[in-house]
Amino acid sequence: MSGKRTFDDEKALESAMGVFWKKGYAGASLAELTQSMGINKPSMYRTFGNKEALFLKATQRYIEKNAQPHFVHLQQEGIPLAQRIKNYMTSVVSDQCTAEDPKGCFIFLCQGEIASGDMPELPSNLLNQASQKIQDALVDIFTDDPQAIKLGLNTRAESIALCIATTLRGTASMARAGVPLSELKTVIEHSLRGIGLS
Amino acid sequence: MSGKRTFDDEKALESAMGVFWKKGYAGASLAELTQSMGINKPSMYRTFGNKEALFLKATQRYIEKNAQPHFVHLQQEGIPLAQRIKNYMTSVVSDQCTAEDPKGCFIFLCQGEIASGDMPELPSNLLNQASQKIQDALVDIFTDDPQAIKLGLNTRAESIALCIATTLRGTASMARAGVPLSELKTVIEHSLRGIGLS
DNA sequence: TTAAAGTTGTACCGATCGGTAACGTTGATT
DNA sequence: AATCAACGTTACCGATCGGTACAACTTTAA
Repeated sequence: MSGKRTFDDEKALESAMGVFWKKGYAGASLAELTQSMGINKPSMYRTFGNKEALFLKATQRYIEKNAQPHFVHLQQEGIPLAQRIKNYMTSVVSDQCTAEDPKGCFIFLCQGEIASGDMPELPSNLLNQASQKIQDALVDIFTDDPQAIKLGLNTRAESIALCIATTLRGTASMARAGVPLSELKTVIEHSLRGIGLS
Repeated sequence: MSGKRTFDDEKALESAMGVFWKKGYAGASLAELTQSMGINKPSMYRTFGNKEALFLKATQRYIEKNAQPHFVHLQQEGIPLAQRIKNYMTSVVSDQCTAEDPKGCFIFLCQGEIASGDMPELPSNLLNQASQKIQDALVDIFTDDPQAIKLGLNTRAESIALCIATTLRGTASMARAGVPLSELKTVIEHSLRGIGLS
């Protein structure tokens, strides 16, 4: 019945991530987490430490496997700036809408939980860093990209980055409320136009 | 020690609203709610029914006292359409940033909780209706307003309403994360530009 | 003066929360 | 073959969850 681990850590972590994505940090109970992971509580505590450590690892997994991959669209060679931004935003919003069950964005959702005061310090810092990294990546593009400089966008790179990040938070909220991708795509178009990229 | 009610229902409800605003529905405990309201549990249950009923009344109160008042900016006589929209959005975002403690938007925040499955049906419906009402008000403006028709915005009134609503959800999320009003005002400007209103 | 109605505070209910001790079992090491 | 570490299961811990029964007290009305 035992002796060697009978479950896959990575699969279990992915399942836990799904529960946190749906319920948030405080809202996800150990019972629901372990049931979704297919293991029992002692196994979870031995493998991951405790609820906070599990959430930290689930958050890191989300960042690496769900958030970071979108960044490649920003640096795609030989593609005009406007198209790169559009590809990035479309990629993000597609994921927000496609995510089978929870919908929305893990980072934005859980970051909203920080203000409640029930989120421990380490996860708070990680979530804040992650959302800041999204914005920083956009600032870098609009600061350094030759096309951005030619268009004069580099002089207000931070404003533009904030606009895009704000739009993506809005679409995450809309996606979680059930708005389909087709409608949110027009939001992206309007957002690009407001920046001066279409 | 008793005999006649020693607290103000309205004040108590406002306090409860503040707690729900900060913690969400499931995250707000009866202990914290009643402590903030300055009453004990039996008094709460006799006055408001139960947690769900209290949340319903707190939500209605938020809609009436915090959300609806912004609508007046949309129908202000003698003010150009673009300025009316800008006034409306600025008014909303100012509240999102000014709200002393929680920051963000009660409706958007709690509506995000519906997807977790822990929100009862009645509050879910009320929150969905409230957020829909915001969007409907915008659709009406862009459908009927003479200036909107002259600009041709009435042909895509729903898209534009969705853009504005999405932006306001984004700013609510940003405000809750600590972004100041001054920065979010530039987001409003870009959003208006994307619609074709500046 | 007295009974009824209404309010407050305390103390409690079963259920669930995050977390753990203890035990029997299994596989790898020596 | 013996040992030991890691595993899964059960059963439990104190604390807190939403919700309530009940007694003491105060007001109103009769």
